[in-house]
Amino acid sequence: MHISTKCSIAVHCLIFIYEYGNTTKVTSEILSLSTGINPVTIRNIFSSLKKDGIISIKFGTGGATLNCPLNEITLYRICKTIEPNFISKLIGIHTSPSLLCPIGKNINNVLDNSYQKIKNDLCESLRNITMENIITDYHYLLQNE
Amino acid sequence: MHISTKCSIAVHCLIFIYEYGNTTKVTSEILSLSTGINPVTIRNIFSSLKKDGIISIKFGTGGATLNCPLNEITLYRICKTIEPNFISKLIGIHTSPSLLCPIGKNINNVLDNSYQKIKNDLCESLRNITMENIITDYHYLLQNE
DNA sequence: CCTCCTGTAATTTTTAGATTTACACCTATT
DNA sequence: AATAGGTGTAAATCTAAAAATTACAGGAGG
Repeated sequence: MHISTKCSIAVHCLIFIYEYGNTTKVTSEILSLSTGINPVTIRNIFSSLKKDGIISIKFGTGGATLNCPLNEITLYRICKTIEPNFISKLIGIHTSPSLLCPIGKNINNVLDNSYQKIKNDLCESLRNITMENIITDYHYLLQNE
Repeated sequence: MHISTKCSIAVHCLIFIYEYGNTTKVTSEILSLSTGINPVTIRNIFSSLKKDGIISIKFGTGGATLNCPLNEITLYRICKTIEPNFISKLIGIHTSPSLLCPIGKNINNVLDNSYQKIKNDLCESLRNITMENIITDYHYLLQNE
């Protein structure tokens, strides 16, 4: 129940594709070396990103390319694509309160009201950050190294 | 890495104390029945809430009472009290990127910038909801049952 | 002094993530 | 048409975090 490391891995890979995609064949093997993550995990993430049209992958021969302008790739979109119901996993609710207790019977609905607000706020927050922002940050860091 | 069920358990217990604390001795055993959660877990949560001054517990003989006005108990405070660094666990980052790769070397800093914004937004969001709001919601639900 | 409760440590169970293994299938190259 | 280097996915295993359980020392009040 959290925003998983898969999201950070995806961002890492997208930066890599943006930076090196023109000059290099970006395979799951290369990204595995760069991220320190198993190539199968990379491929699974890519499978989702591909379905959403964020990247395309040359079948057979291999290699990923960006398929979409950077400013259309928000963190929300990435998270949602990788883990469609990530938002419902964000905040846990205890699952078996007593239905004999007035509070137990209503706790789910009570919390739902507040938690929904929090979830909406978070989504908004995630929508405000795009790969364009992130790559700008990256270039800034590179210059000041 | 998430906002754990401990938070929802704490809220449940606080409602219980508010509603029944005057007329009943609220023990971890009773709350265990109402929440469906192990009494030891309840006691652990209470241990934190007590340190933060949200509740007090009669030693020896038992029973929890509220120690603080409802509108001063925000969800942020509850989460923070129960799990002091919950916020840093909210968003995962892959831990062993290659330092030989310019992206791998910088990914942590790059993400930090964006993730920090998201975390701040979330805290703000959690601060906006108080036990007062939640109890109002609860009473509203009770009426319309 | 006995009963009901808290506080907390230690262990075990459960669950979710992540990794690994395995293999079918695709395509460019020679 | 054979092969080398990719992808796509399923299944099994490993790992780590969360939760439950067990256990027990100690306080307060009848």
